[in-house]
Amino acid sequence: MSKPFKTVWARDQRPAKASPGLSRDQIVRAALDLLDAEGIDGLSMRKLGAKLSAGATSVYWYVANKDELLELAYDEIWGEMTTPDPALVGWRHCGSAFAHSMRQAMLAHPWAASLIGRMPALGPNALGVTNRMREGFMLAGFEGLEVDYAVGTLTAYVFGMTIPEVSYNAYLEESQPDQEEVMAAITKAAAAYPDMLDRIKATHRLDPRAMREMSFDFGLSSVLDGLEARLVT
Amino acid sequence: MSKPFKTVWARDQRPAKASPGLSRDQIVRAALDLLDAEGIDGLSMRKLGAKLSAGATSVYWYVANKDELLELAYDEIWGEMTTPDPALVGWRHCGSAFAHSMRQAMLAHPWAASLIGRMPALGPNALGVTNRMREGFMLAGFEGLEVDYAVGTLTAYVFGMTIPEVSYNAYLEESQPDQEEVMAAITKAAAAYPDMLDRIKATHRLDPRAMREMSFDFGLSSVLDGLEARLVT
DNA sequence: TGACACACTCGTACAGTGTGCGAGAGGATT
DNA sequence: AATCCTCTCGCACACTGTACGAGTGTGTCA
Repeated sequence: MSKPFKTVWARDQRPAKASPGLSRDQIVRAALDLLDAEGIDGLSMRKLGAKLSAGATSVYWYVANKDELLELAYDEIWGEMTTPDPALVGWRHCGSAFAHSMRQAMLAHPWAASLIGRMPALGPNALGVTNRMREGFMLAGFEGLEVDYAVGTLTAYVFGMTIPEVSYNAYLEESQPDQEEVMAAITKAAAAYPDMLDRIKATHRLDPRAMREMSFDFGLSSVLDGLEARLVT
Repeated sequence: MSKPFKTVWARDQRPAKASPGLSRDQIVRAALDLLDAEGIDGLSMRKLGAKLSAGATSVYWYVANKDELLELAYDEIWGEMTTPDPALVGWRHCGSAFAHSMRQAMLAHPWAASLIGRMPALGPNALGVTNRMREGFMLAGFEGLEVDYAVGTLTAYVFGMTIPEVSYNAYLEESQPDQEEVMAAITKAAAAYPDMLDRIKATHRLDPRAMREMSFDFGLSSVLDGLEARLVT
């Protein structure tokens, strides 16, 4: 009845002879190239094989299935996040730096945003980042379960905020919609809520990039303040 | 160069003659059935056609493509969220009720969690909920852009927290993994972080359901406190 | 009554997907 | 020389979303 726990990180790697053609590293790099260039749908096993000048199914010797490959690629992105030592910079700065770098990583690799939260983050990079955050919150004064709750709250905020941003960017890029039409559609849909509509129209001319950043910082400050409030009791 | 803004809510519906066989409502209901029963991968146009005792491609008369159908189904889920009138219960209670009901809706319809944030929420139900939240935060004392920032912060937290929960549940259900093996895998992966590992092992025997709820409430209180802190200046 | 238009249905086809299987190549070991 | 292990890959299967166009039934107007 009970099946095995399937994740790359649980299996020990293939013996890894002296690179007879393909290798796991090489495959992951190629996959990252494809993902960055063409997005999550741009990665197919056939294309990957072609990029490596290999047969489509050769990859399956090094990786159990496509999901495992994605786990591997995903963890590379966690490696791009920066978590300064909280003992040096303080827990707030550490959390803030993590949040911003996580957002940046997702914006730089939109495909990773579609994996986050949906895929176990048990790779070495992900664990390292998580551990750093735990250190930070322990230093802040959290104890026991609350350390993990705090980490969870912060990361939940970051990618809850970032996922929609990334997919909106993706949408804008793939099908550049006519701005007039977008406004017309929104006007029609939200006709019943004039105040909301006013706000949307008012912000419509502002720089969307700066807007998003302000919005992110507003929420981030709130979350950090809220966590800090949990300490003073 | 610029393409049209594609969303169901921008198009006007089909004339809708007196139900000659199929109808959009009927289709959406059938789609919801399939989604609830088999998840996001369980919905294919062929299966949907079969469920309606119709040809696979007949649905395309009522709906431009699968994405539109999902938008329609998605908005139904927003209809399940409850947002009590903030004028009666106060903004904090309103936000809290929204957060809990959003989480419940996602847990009840896991497929919807995989759409959230990725799909424009411009349906009538989604807009209604958003508007209610805006009312709440305006009543709290937020002004201008900050109203929207506050709404964004709260919803980001909720689904940042809920998405991983839902996908972990889905994983548990589809492939009941051996608990011993899971722990073995985690032990191996996190061997370098003994403190983290201790925590995981310690919480391993607790009721996961209750744990998740506590974690959610911890973060929710933090976020609400953090937002409240933005007001007192 | 005949002609035309419209609303709708659906079979077929196309271009893709992940991956199981099994045959085979090439090098190392016995 | 025989055997084994590592690795490659062509083929096939069961799917996917959806474009296209032919066909059906009903309503309207001359």
